[in-house]
Amino acid sequence: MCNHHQEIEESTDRCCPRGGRVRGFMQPWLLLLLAQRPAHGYELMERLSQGEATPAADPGLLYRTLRQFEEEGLVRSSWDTEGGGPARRVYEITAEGLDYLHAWVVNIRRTRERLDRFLSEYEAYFHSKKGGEQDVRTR
Amino acid sequence: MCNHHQEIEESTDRCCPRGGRVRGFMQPWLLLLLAQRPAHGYELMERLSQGEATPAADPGLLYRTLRQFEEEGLVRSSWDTEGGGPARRVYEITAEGLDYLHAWVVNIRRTRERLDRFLSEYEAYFHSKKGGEQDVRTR
DNA sequence: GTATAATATATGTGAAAATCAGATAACAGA
DNA sequence: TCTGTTATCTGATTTTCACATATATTATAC
Repeated sequence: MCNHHQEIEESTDRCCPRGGRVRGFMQPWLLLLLAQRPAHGYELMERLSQGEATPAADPGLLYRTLRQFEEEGLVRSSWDTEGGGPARRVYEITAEGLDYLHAWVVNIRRTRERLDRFLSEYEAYFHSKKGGEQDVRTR
Repeated sequence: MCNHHQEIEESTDRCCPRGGRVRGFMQPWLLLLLAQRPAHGYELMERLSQGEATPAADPGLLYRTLRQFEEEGLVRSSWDTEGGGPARRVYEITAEGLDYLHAWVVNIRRTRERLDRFLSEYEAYFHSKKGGEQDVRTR
């Protein structure tokens, strides 16, 4: 069972990126998971949601993303009618998709560096000046 | 001189998040910069773009974001007509804005953990299986 | 003096990305 | 037969962002 549309327990109070998801991050995950082994959408959804990697991906976005990848030649698909349950569309990554994934990782590393730079700057300010005593008039 | 609209030399080939910017990341930066000291939009733009923190922020987005912050009570502004050049709207962060920033940082730390998890998974796969020899038929 | 560059703020628009909500269908077991 | 699980997909709306452009003021270069 893959409980999407579940309630978000850590509502983050009211702040920041909606739902606590990392934005624009489903795409590289999908390519990586498919690089590991071919899979169908539903399985990808479960693998994405497990381990707290991403909090319950939206199926609509996931399936649309896979179709889009196929249009772009990053993955290719075939129907699997064997086994119980409804037919499933099994995706596998292409050579082009692998290239794309590798290029993406370069970007993600750069992104992490920027995150670190932000957090350093934040800590430098709020830890050196204990509590940040720059005068903020609460008036 | 603050050369926005500059050409992006590292075009990342054709891949990934548009323009190489980190998505949804201007907002916490603005709050942090304003926590350090009050400033007007143009100055914030320069501080954002320097040090490669963010590659040349879009002024449109920046000014809109500041106005939105003001609506939400995260910052407050006043006009500064002193000194040369056109009048500038000087923003300072509010107590609520500081709270918001701190909450945001919690999220950003979580985001970084997720990035790391992704990169670990990627490296685990592509470094153990040298070159990832999972059979990808190039056909 | 006037044209140009730099400073500074702002809006209008459109594409892409993401959310929310539901429709559809096959099969399994009670 | 009715419900639950597996599985895929679409439609509507909202949000986000990038790009282009408009505007005004002052400084300086010619």
